[in-house]
Amino acid sequence: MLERVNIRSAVPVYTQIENEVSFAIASGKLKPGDRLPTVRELAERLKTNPNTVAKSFRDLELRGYLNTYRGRGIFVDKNATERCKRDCRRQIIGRLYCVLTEAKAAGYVKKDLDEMMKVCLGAEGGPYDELPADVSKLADGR
Amino acid sequence: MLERVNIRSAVPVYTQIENEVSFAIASGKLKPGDRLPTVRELAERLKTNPNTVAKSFRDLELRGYLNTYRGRGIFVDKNATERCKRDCRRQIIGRLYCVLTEAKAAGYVKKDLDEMMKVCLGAEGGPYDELPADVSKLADGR
Amino acid sequence: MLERVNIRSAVPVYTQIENEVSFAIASGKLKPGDRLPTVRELAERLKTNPNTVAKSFRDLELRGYLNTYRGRGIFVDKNATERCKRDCRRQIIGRLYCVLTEAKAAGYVKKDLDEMMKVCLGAEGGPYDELPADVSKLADGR
Amino acid sequence: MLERVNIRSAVPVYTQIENEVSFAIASGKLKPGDRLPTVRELAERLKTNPNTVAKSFRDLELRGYLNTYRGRGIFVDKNATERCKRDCRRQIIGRLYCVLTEAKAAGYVKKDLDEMMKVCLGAEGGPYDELPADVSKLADGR
DNA sequence: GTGGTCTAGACCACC
DNA sequence: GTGGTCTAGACCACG
Repeated sequence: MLERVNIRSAVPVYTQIENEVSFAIASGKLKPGDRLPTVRELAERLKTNPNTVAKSFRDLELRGYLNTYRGRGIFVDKNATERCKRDCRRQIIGRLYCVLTEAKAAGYVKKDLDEMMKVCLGAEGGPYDELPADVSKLADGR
Repeated sequence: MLERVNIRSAVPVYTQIENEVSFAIASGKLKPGDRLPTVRELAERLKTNPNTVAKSFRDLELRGYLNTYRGRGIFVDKNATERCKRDCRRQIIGRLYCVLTEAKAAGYVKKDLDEMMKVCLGAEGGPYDELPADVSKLADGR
Repeated sequence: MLERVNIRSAVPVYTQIENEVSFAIASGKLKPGDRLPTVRELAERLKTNPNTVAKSFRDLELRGYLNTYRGRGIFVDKNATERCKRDCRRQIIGRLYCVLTEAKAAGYVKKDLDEMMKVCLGAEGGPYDELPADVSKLADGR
Repeated sequence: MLERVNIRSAVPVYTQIENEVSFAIASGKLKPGDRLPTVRELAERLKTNPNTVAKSFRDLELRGYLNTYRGRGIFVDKNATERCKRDCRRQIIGRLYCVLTEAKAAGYVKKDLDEMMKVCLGAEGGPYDELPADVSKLADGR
């Protein structure tokens, strides 16, 4: 987690970081009270600009997931887990809805969508025949 | 089709136009040999700038879906339908895969995803409780 | 000769027609005094706009290759062959020079160019492995 | 390299820029990882509009030669050299083939073509007697 | 300060 | 009347 960032993706780096952190909170990998890496440390690890990391943390604080304690560090908020879970679900449903709506516009019907979904869920770890070489350029994790 | 464009969306206008046209081709609403509206006419209809429409058409020509015949207009390529169908499927699968992968990262399992998908497919025409007010800001059909 | 025109080429239709006629004159297929097809007839044969054919003939007349005799038709000028030969040579050399100059800019040396030229000359009638599927889009017979 | 652009040429400015860049990549003057001048800087140097430069760079990115890193600049793609070399060769052969084919249509035989080629290759730096005054109007390096 | 997007409007080539 | 090219300049997202 937070090991790397895809600098070539269409998704802004700061958004990628925000997503990774909120998914980690929603899934319980990051628990209330946990301390996050420092901005500098994370920036170095991700080979990115400290300003970018700082912006991600600032946004997450605004969303109420993180709290900054000056001089001590940044911590996961006490009530983050539930709120984060709810927000993530909302976000995922929203994006699923968009993809499926466009798919319908392209003429696909429910049966096709079920089949495509199966294809995606089946592709457990790796790339799949029908996936573009560079999936990252498609990602729109906004 | 091609009746309006969402100027407030995060998705560039030219991308929205490109998507609408390719979906129309994939679904058969636009057939090989069909003539598209003129750049100026479409620009007026969508209340957008002719250059923006022109850029969409140029891009679609580069993708091989359209052909320009100087002084006469822009037409759907003879082989567009099959290629467009294949590309659309590829694109949809790619984006589905991204959403589902992130959902897994957020701790959701197959059962959850099936349920969320059902929610989305059920939301036939309109907005859904769990959908953000401005869905368009989430979509970025790239 | 003058059997068809490539409407998908980047070269304007009227230029294609002008080229075909001048090459025919230079090579002797069209001789001084020969009568050309009428504008209407040629337009129908080439499935193009009569205005386009008319413009080609007008241009060729300006270049001194053709003469119009009202009510009788359009004829190859008495001195066209020599002048046309000279002009064609000039044009071909000019375009060869352009291609070769750019090739040098791309890092190719004389030996490479000789080899490529051999490849092209060897490809007598048909398409060649290294030729793009639609050569016509490259043509720049201006 | 990239010092000037011929605004009077029939070749669109953005095409001239694209050609210069791809030739530089093919010949190794621009290497993978190299950073290109900024859009604004190049626009100023060439006395052209930033949008025009931007279009060239966008096109080259679509062709896979360049990558844009937001806020940092535009860089030569890791695998650009080989792909660019291959594409350039293809393009040059295509255009050579076109010129030579038309030359044959004008009645020239292999011997003539060899001689003309020699003329062109011999005209090392400057204009040649048989070259039109404004060569640029002939070139259309598409 | 980087590039991306869009607008507005001029001019040109082609049919 | 069709699209193509270019200019000028505003505004935004990103790092």
